[in-house]
Amino acid sequence: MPWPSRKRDKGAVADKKEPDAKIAKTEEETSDKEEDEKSAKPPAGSSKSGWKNWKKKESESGGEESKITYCHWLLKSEPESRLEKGVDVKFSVDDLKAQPNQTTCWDGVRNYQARNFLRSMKLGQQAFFYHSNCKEPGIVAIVKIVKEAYPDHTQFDQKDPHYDSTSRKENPKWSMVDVQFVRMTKRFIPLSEIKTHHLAHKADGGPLKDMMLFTRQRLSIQPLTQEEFDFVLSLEEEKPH
DNA sequence: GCCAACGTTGGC
DNA sequence: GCCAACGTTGGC
Repeated sequence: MPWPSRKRDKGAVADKKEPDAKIAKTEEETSDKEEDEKSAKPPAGSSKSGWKNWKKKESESGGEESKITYCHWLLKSEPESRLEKGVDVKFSVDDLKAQPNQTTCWDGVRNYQARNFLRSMKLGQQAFFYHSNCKEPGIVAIVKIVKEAYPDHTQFDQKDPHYDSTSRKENPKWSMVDVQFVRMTKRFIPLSEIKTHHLAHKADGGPLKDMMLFTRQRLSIQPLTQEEFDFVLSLEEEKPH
C-alpha cells in the first residue's frame, strides 16, 4: 500500500552509512523484479501530450525496456496524528521545517509503484508536499530531492510500523530518498481546487486531465509532467477558489 | 465515521 | 492464473 511517509523526528538524514546493501546475495535477487516492471510507466490511456516532457532513460542492462524518467513529483504526507501500530505517523510541513536542515528521509513507502518512482527521483528535482487524510487536503509546499534512493532502514526495524520481515539486508526491498524544504507555496492549494481543474481539463484537454492524484488516487508518490507542475504552480498566483 | 477505490493475498 | 475476500487509503 502506498504508505504515507513517516519521518521520525530523528532528523535522520543522509550521512549515516548505508548498510551493505550493495552486496547482493543470490537467493533473493529476483524477488521484486516483476514489481519493478509493472509500475513506473504512464497510465495506459494517457495521451502522449500529457507525457511529452518525460524523457526516456536508456536501460543500462541492454535495452530490454526503456523506462521513463520523470521530472517532478507529488509527495503525500499526513499532517494530523494517526496511530499505526501504536506509532504516530503524523508528518506535516511544519514537522519538515523543524528537522535539521529542514531535511528528512522519506521512509515508510511500501508500495512497489511508489517505490519505483522513488528510485527514479534525481537530485535537485522538485516535488509538491501534499497534506493528505486531513481536514484540508492539498498542496502546502515545495521540496526538493537532496539524496537519491537508498535503502529504507525502517524495513529492518521490528519496532517500526513499516517493518518488513520479508526483506533481507543483502537485498532490501524498500528505498527512500531525502527531501529538503524549499518554500511554502504562496497559498494553500486545496485538493478541491485542483480537482475542479482536473475535471475541466478532462473535457477540454487541459494540462491536468491525466493528473495521477485523480487517476491513481491511492498512490503516495506521484510523478507530474512539466505541464502539470507548471499549471499547479500557476494556481498559487490566483485567487483562491 | 463512512465507504468507494483499489492493491494484496490466498484458495482453488 | 482467476478472482473473492480482505485490508488500506484517503476524501468527504
